[in-house]
This record gives sequence, structure tokens and C-alpha cells, in this order.
Amino acid sequence: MKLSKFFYTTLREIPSDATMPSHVFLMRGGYIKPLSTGIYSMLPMGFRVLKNIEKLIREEMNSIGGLEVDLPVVQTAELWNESGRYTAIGEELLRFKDRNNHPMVLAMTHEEAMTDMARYVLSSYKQLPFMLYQFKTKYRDEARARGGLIRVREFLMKDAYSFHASSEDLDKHYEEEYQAYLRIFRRVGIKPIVVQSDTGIMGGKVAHEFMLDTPNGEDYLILCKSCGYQANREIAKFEREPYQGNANATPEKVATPHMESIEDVSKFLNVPPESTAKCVFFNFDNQLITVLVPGNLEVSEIKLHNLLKAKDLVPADEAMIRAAGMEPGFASPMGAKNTRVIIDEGLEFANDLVMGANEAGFHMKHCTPKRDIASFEVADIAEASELCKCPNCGNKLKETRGIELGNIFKLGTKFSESMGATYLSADGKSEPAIMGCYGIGVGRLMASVVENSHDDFGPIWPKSIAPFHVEIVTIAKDAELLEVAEKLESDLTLAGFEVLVDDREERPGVKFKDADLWGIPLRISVGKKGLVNGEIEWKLRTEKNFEMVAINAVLEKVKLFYAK
RNA sequence: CGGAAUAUAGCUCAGUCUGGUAGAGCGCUUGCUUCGGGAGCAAGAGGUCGUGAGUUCGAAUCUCGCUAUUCCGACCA
Repeated sequence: MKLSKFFYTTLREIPSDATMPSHVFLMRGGYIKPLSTGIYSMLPMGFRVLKNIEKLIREEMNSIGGLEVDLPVVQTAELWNESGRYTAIGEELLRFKDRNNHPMVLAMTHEEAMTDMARYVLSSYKQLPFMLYQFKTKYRDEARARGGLIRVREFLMKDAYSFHASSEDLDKHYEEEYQAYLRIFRRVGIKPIVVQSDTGIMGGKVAHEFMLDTPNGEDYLILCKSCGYQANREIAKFEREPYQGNANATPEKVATPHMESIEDVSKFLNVPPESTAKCVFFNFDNQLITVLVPGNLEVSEIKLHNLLKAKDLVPADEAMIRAAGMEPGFASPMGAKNTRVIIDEGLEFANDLVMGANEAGFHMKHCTPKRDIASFEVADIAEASELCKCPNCGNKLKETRGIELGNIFKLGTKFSESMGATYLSADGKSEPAIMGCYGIGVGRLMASVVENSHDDFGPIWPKSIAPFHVEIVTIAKDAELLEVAEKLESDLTLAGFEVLVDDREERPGVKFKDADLWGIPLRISVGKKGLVNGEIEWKLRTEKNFEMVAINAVLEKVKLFYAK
């Protein structure tokens, strides 16, 4: 491909709205073009990378028995009603009406459509198991798209769904998917952190997320360096260390004027934060939920969400709190009425705590929940942090941030049951298929590769997905140089390599800067000086310096380079 | 959905406070000179100053509404 015939652009300056490296370079290199918030067009350069990633994922899906299909993006509300998700999902699901006034949706994922396809064909246990996958546009009406391709509204996703006759068979396939995912990420140069994750409104039980470890990540991960426990902070468990003081001391009211935060109170009373109890209020279906966690920790809204099976959970307003007999800022469930009280596991056996006195300007010392709170439920509702210890081995936990590259998920029978994807078992009984689902965001992976592999000048694409295998740059406008470049191009192309020739009448500096933005693994420069000796310059994108190579040795050397 | 900000040439931005002929750099076109990490000179093309009202003799500039975009947070199979 001659650059003069290619459709491309590069930006000299950093787009004003780009902050993350992947966003900056994908814009500057002319890979993507924004069309609206979180909606991007792919230019030829970007599309080539995307297609290469797609190809690589396809190979791995086929290698574990996947069969590629294609499902519609526009679907009926009716289909989504079958699974119950038409009402269960909030505004993230884009709803609209067609000309006949039928309610429709833009698919944000394809469990329903895939289950629909499965039930059309499935009738006997003899057909199981099978795994179907596709590369398909998803639309999610994200409240806040950000970071270029990292979090978008419309995106390409590989989504796979497997169907099984037994949970053992699902387990077996789940492991195959897990290994295939590791291979996919390794092939693009990423070593993911695999964490246990929330199963959310998908139903199901076990789920893992594959995360790129990066400070730019949106997800918080909790890791144990000694035993390998890894979980998304949303659901991470940790060992509780109930505060133990003087178990026999009885509650005593103390003045704490204007001390509304845990930090203020613990400093003022000279007690450690973990000896206080943080009281947080939520409104769940107009019922007041009072949550109590150790003062040094935060409430995990995800855990609470899952515990309550809540769709809408919002902070309670002051009037509601006062109506239950509590005083915001100085609150505790002691003596409270008309509220459901949930306390974290870490407080169940704690004693001698400082809690609110439900009177402005006062707290109570020496409180023991078991004794002093009339009735409560105990649950795991505090958020893990670096202050906590590993639930498995008791060592100190670490926190890091990550970008979710993909997830795998044991769905179970949520969809097959509600939608009737059943089969007759060997003993003639009708059974719902047991399902798993497995997703990878293709565009997000493309951006993540850049996050993971770039320098100050641009992306450094791995050989597996680079937009071209080789870029040939002519160093001066000279017919002879172009002839050599063209000869190399045709030799390499015949050998199956994809070659970009920068044949522009531009100064070398311009060409080199652009080459860096395109991140092609191998750059061959054809210049007058080298040509005298029948040599070209061989430079890897990963290296700073180049070496001289005889023109007639180039083809073999390229083959060798790409064989590795 | 809360908080903050921005909207002027293809891109990055100045001009707005203090109303009076639409600006710069880069990019683009043409010519000349250059030619190894985003060259120089010269001449050009390119903008209903997001949008709608209002104030004014006069609005990019002041006032109000709307829209879009970005950042922080909330939300997020």
C-alpha cells in the first residue's frame, strides 16, 4: 500500500479533550474519529488494527470449538421482556419505537437473542454442549463515556455463549475459555490480572474479569501478594478484626461539638477510627436502611445492592433519618425506630465502640452493638481496602486500578429457564440448558494495548495486530529510491506481508514522526547513503537505533523477524 | 443525575473583563529555496464567532434560554 493512495491523517497537536495515552495516540495517529460522545468512527488505520484483533480472537474461539454467528442489534422489547431485563435494566438500555409503534431496543448484549437462537435448534441432550460467538456492535447509553475507546456508548464486542447439560460440563468449558482468554491477551502483549467479579443483574454465580493493570483504570482491584487472592473491590472479601476494648464498660454520653466526621470524632476523643462505627443511610423503596460499618472503612454500595437485590438504592434524606429518631452527623441505630438495620460482619463481635448519640453535638462511648442495638442483621457490606487483611491467608491486601478487558461468567439457567431453552435429557425429562457467557470489548482492547505499549511518540503495536507488518520510508524524493522501495514492497507482499510505503515528497522528519504514530513493528528506510552500498536501514519500533542491512537480505530477515 | 468548565478557521488557541472592520501558530493550495526526527521565504484559499432571543446606533464581546462537548463524582451485564 502506497501512503499516497491511502486515506489517513495525523495530528501534530494533542487533541484538547484527550488525557489518556491511548486516546491521544489513537487520535493523533488517525485511527479513530469522534462522532458524538462515546461514539467513534474507525479510519482505515484503526480499522486494520481492529480487524487484526478480531482475527486473533476468532482463532482462539475456534480453537475451543466456537461457532461464529451473527445476531441483530435491533431487537424487540418483547424479547427482553421474556428474560425480565426490559424492566430490570435502567436507562443504559436504549429503548425506542418503530413506525408501527412497537417498542424496540438497541442490544447492549445478546443473551436474549442467543438464547432465542439456541432454543430454536436445541431439543436433545445429544446436541449439547455447543458454544456460539459473534463480533457485534453493542450500544449502551452510558451515563458518562470517557477516555477515548476505553468507555464508549457504541462498541464492537466479541460475545460468546455456551450451553451445557451439566454444571460439570460448564465448569470444564469455563476453564477452556479462561485459558483461551489468557492466550488472547498474551498474544497482544498483555498480562492481565484476573479477578473475581460481581455477577450483577446477570444472575449467575461465578465470574472473572480480566484486567489490564494501569493507574488509568476505572476499576479498583484488591490483591493479595502472598496467596494470590484477587477480586474486584466491588465484591472483595476480607478478614474482619472486630475492635476489642473494655467489654464491660457501659455506654456514656460525651460532648463532641461540631464533630460530624469519623476523623474529627476519633481525633477529638483520641480513639482509633476502627473503634468508631460509621452510620450511613439509604432509601430503598421508601424504606430507610441504616448501615453500620467500622469507622475506618466505607460502605460498599455494590454489596448492599446485591444483599437487598435492589434496583434503586439512593441516599436517604435528612427528614427520613430524623423520622426514624436519628440525628445526621451524630447518628447510630441505638434507639432508632422504623428502619431496617444492617451492620457489617466486622461489628458483630466488636465492643467498646464510639457511636452517635442521636443528639447534635454528642456521641456515646463504650457501645457494644450486640448489647446496645435492639435488632439488626449482620452482613458483608464494608468495602475492602489496603487497611484490610486477606480473607484467605490474613496478609495485608493491596489495591490497584485496572481496565476491564474481558469477562467470563457462569450464567446458569437464568435465561434458558425464563426463555425456554430446554432439551430432553437421556431419561426423557425437560431440562433448561446451563449457560456461560464470555465477552471481550474489541475496541477497548485496542486502546488497552496502546495503554500497555507506547512511548512518547506513539503506540508500539505488537506484531500480532499492527496495522501493517512493515513500513518502508523513502528518505528523499528520488526515482531510484522509490524504485528500490517498490521492489521491496512487491517482494514482501508476494511473501504475504502487509507493507505500507511512505512515498510522499515529505521531509524525513515528518515521515519518521508519522511512522512512530502508526507504530508498525518494522521500519525500513531507503536512503541515498545506504543505497550506494546496496543497503537499507532496518529499525524496529521497539528500538532506538537502526542497523544497515543488504537489500537482497531483507526478505529473509523479515521472514525471520515475523517467524519469532 | 449532581458539581465545574468550555464552545471563535481542519487542529491548538488568542481576542470577551473595558461593545466599534475576524486574529495567530500549525495544517491546506501555488511558486522558489531546502532535504536524516514535524524546514525557510513569498503569495493565496478558508470562519453566519455553537444556537435562539434580548439590551444597544452598533454584539464574538453584555443579559437570558437552549444545545453540544469535556473534566470530577454518582451510575454502569
